[in-house]
Amino acid sequence: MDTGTGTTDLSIGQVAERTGLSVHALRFYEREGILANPVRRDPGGRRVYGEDDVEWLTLCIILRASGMPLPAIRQYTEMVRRGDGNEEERLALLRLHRERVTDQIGRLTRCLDLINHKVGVYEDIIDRGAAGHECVAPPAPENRPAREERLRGNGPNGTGSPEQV
Amino acid sequence: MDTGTGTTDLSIGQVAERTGLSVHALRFYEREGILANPVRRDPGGRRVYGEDDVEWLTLCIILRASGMPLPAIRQYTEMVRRGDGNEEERLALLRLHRERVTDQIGRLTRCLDLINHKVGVYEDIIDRGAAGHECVAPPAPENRPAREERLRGNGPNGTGSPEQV
DNA sequence: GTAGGATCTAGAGTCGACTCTAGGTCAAGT
DNA sequence: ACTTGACCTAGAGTCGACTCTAGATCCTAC
Repeated sequence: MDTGTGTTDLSIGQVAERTGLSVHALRFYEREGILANPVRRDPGGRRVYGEDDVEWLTLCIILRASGMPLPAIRQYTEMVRRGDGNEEERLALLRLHRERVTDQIGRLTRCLDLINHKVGVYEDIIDRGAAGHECVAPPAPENRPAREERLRGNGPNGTGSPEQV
Repeated sequence: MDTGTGTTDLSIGQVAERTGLSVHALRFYEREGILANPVRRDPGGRRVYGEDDVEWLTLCIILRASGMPLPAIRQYTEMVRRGDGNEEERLALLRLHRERVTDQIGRLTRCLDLINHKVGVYEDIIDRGAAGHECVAPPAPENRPAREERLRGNGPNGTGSPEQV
């Protein structure tokens, strides 16, 4: 398990297990240039990963999970691969992403407010005895406890980002 | 603009403008059963929407923006279409979605912490004079100011939700 | 009556991020 | 010798949510 590099070697399956990515995804990421250093191979041609790779992948997973697209991750990877001297660039990329994530959290939070509000309305309807209110066939604006409560944020367009969510 | 229904009529283009959805998307949503009441048509066969529809669509946009898939929105729409009596069902669906949104906000927030941390590291590197640190070719764990700072949450697997983000 | 613009339908195409398949290799165990 | 299971490559397929195209229709204004 140790090649003498002083670091533990891992097979693709082991990395998959550790990262939660599938082996397919690992190979795919490699093709996409999402690995900071070229994967080593054993004499049989099989991929050999180090703990370094796992840590790098873990970072990538976090970036992906926060909505960074693969091309951007590739860019970042390339900067890192180029080595010292482009820290400002990397920082710029991270800051931009941070802003996106912050925005997204904001959007989601505004959505959550509305959902909470609606949940509250239904709870009321239900425990004040089953029947009587709410839109039937035509969606009469879904019961109205305070009109200006309905569209905070997300105005015309919903910030344009369905499924960026 | 007024058909005597007491409510303002709108063309598909106008609804598109008001909601930020494209006309294509509006027709698509209709096919997908995402409208609480069947769209009216004018004598020429063109769609006629009311303010009601715009409000319903606005709700749908919010649900979409918070990650609810179209099939779920369709389900909800169908419940509403069926009319009073299924409030518990609707409530259950909304509560489930609320939980998802909350989880997602939590995940994103954890990612944000990490990104912030990394931004901080790069800021340090940069303003303590350009050169010297950080991973060069192999990603030596990306500078290490406190190891346990690196993976809070998102453990093995990153919560399994790339691009659910 | 005719040009322009918005609308209609049905259906094909796109995009991102994987996932899966086919067909083959390799190492370990029996 | 042989089975098993993890691995390999190249490339095709999938999924969700739209977007776009083609070809026709319908009003308005000139």
